[in-house]
Amino acid sequence: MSWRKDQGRAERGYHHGNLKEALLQAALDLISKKGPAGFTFADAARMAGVSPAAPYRHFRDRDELIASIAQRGFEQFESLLTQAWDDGRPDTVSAFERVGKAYLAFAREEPAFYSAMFESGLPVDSNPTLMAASERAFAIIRAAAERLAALAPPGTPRPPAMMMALHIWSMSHGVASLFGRGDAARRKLPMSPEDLLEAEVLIYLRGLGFLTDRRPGTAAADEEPAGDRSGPWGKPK
Amino acid sequence: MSWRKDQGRAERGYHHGNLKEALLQAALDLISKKGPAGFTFADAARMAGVSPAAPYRHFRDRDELIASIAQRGFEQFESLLTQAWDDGRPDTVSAFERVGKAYLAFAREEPAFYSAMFESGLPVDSNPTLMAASERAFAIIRAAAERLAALAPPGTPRPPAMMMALHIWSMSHGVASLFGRGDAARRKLPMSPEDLLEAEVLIYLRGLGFLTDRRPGTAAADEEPAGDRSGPWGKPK
DNA sequence: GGCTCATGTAAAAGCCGTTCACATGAGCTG
DNA sequence: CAGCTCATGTGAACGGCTTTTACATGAGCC
Repeated sequence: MSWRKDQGRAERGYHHGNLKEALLQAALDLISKKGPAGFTFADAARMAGVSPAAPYRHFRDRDELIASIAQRGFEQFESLLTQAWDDGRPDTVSAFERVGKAYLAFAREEPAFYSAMFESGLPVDSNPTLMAASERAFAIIRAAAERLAALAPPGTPRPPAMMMALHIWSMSHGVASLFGRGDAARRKLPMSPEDLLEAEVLIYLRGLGFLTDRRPGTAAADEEPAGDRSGPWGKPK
Repeated sequence: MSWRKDQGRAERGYHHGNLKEALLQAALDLISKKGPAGFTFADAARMAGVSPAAPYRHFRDRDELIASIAQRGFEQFESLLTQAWDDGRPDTVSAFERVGKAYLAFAREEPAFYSAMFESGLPVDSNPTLMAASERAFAIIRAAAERLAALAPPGTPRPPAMMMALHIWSMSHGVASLFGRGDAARRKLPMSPEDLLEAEVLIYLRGLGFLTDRRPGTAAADEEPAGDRSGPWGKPK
């Protein structure tokens, strides 16, 4: 497949050459501009310069296009989370927080993907490959939670790693859904979503017995120094 | 065309009599069945037994109908949260948890309202009365957080009450969005959303220094006995 | 050159949202 | 009761969207 359609606007004839990709790109543009509901199949076709029927050669219907985008979104998401987790370096706790922030960054910087993945209303469980991609992404969070659970200080009740992972996921998702969208700017906040989530995760981790600041009386030792932060909301009075 | 609408009602003629209410009801039905995207204005009109143009006498357009539903949703939501909070009785911490559960219960039992409120994609800030209703509901959570902050044990760093309220909101919303929907059953969970959220909130509260179990070594005193629970995930090993 | 099949088009059916001119009749006024 | 008025409902129409169907094109292969 060597379409001579290299950027240089070689006028395409009857065949587009790379319509599927062009449609996915167009859909991404449109979704990020008008939301997954406002996006129309016909618009994407128009943007790609083909007739409204052409997309049906590449996607069974509109939903399948959105599912394809969600699929890609989960793949990029997984890659981003993997990178953020960085196998727990330099220390488990801070890597864990980084994962939460990566979640927010994704929601903010890739609103189209995020919408397709979480807000398009398409049933995740009806599409096995989509569900698998979703689970691969979640597996990163789960793996991080396993590591965290392994070094939780003794003497503190703690939930199974799976539950911890779900907790982190729900916090991240809650903050991202309510406050973390770049374009829509739905609700006003007296702080950044990042700070909000960071504080939330830190308090949660402290509830599990992890050292997240250095105040006397809450002493415990992480495997490595976790810095000198005392929480993003300032000192207690 | 004189099918009288409901229960043994006298023959309705040209005028419906209570179309606005009938449309809201029909829309609720349809949204809970097919989601806010699948709901159509024409369907609601059909269900109410009027022509497709009739709804425009009561709502400027489709979005305004959805906004009306969201509005009502926030009002019911506020009422439910108020009831759950019960002014902090019998003790602040358990009342606080009850609020989280009420959030979940609402998402599960009123999926149509919940969808209209949070998943319909309509801009909250464009409608002042809608935003006001939303803020009134959030004010309940905020008030609860204020009370909680007032009796947080000293010696523990803690965020402003507003931030605590946002934390609780994001946890509840995250769990509800990801796992808490009754009809759609999007994702499988090894536990109930209620248990998941309860554990999450308890760990968070412990991170703030609140007594949420009676294990030695984490002693602190709430204003009142908080029961003998050791956390919903069982004993630590 | 000629075949074949993936990939495009045009046309059409059926739906929806929305608007507009018009019809109806409920409630008021006298 | 007669008559007026206005909120409320109707029917028809426009444009746009999704999806299907029959047909056109041309790229790759013998």
